[in-house]
Amino acid sequence: MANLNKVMLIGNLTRDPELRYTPAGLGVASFGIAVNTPVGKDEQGNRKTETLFVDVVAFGRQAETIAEYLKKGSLVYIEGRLRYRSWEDANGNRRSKHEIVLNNFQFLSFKDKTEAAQDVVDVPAEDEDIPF
Amino acid sequence: MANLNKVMLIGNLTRDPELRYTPAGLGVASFGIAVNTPVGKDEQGNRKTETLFVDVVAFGRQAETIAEYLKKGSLVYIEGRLRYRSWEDANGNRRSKHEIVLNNFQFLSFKDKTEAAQDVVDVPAEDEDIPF
Amino acid sequence: MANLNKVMLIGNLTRDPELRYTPAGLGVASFGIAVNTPVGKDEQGNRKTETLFVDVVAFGRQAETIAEYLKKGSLVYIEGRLRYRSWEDANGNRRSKHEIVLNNFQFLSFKDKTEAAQDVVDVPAEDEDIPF
Amino acid sequence: MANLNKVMLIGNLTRDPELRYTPAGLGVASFGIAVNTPVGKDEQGNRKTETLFVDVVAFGRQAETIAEYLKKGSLVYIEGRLRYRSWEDANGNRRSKHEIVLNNFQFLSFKDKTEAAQDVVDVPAEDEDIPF
DNA sequence: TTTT
DNA sequence: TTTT
Repeated sequence: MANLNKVMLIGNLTRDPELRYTPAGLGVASFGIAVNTPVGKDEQGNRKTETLFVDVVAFGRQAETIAEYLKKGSLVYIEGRLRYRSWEDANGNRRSKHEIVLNNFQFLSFKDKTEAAQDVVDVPAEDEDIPF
Repeated sequence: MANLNKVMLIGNLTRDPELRYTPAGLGVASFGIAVNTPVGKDEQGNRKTETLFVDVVAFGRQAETIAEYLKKGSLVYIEGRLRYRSWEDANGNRRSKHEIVLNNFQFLSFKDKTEAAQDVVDVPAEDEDIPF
Repeated sequence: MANLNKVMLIGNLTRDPELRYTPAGLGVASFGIAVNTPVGKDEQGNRKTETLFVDVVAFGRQAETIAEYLKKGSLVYIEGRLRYRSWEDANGNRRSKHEIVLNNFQFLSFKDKTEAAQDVVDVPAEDEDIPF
Repeated sequence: MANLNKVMLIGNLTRDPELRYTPAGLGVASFGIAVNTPVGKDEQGNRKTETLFVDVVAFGRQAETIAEYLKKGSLVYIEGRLRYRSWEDANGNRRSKHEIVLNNFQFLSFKDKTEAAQDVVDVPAEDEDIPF
């Protein structure tokens, strides 16, 4: 049965990516992004903007590339799937959240603007084979 | 500046749509959907499935069509944007959630399977006002 | 039955948009866009780029807005469906082509860079008639 | 710079996939798909359908899986990028065409309906690393 | 918890 | 709070 789950965003990192490793040595990068959408005008005719904040998680080589080249404020294109996780926190409270599991991305700005940096990073993301 | 925010899902309604109206008479439909994604296998080789639960909100004529023709269990294609809302609840607690604001949709199953029903409903969604 | 047909592109106009009207008074804008994609490296390690050229057709208010604000070279985000048309040309030859029928777009650059221009044009596209 | 080129289709194969191999041993599968889109009604109120025909090319393991499990008529979800190629044919005529370069796909019907078949094939497509 |  |  069809089970499409696709999210595509362009936005700015709200914090520096955080890179950690699983016991098995798989890189996991987490960061937040903010996506601004114009949503018409209010009664006074002022433009309104809606801002989406959402967390993104990336794995493997993509995680490492992101940690190396992106930082708070970077503009990025993100493609992935929306995930919903629920868990019990330290106080025994039921918690849950939505986040994006990254499949593909594209840098739209860089930590620093040198061409050298760009040379290194805009290689196609290849580690699509991470199964989660 | 680019501000892409696009979500595409195929899933089943987790509850009947709820239709209400704004003071200005605009229809607003809310429902939940569940999207199942195969995510590889566990250690024993059993297939694993991840299920996304997310709420969807639709407006205007789309809201009314959805309330009329979809119900719990219906399979539907959803296109929209991801939105993050935060508010203060009745107890003064800060709350927030992610949800989908619907732009387009397509019925993939129907309340009942008569062709008549299909005849009525697969009219192009509201925003496809281009006549061809 | 599901019948998804969705195309999303970011590229530059290859020529000024051409605006004409149907007998019924509906605006129709045509233009071409070029989309560059990095596709790895050649044997000498030089980066390779693949360029997609494709025609786009827009209707109604979107056609008029595009004709007014976009020109050759403009960077634009395009969303629509892929269409395949075949016809007989003046010499009786069977001809056919693929093109994009526009649903939504977003200016990523402007005819001139004044804020005033931007003020006018980044109104939501025609089919986003839901006010929030 | 942003260079989005994304196509998502659901349609039926118009012919059996053809599998060949490059000198380097890379599998290449070609097939056509037809995508039906409802496009409103004609003057007599009859529903109109537009059919997109487009060729798709897949590489590597995906090519082999497609050749094994899909055939003429199969329903499939296709994700990839639009490509435009031009070449000179045997008669020295300039020719060109648009086609989809596959990135991801999902079977929506099968050569035969046994669960066993489904068991084999709905593994996530992993060979995303083919650079063209 | 938030970016431009 | 959850669908197939």
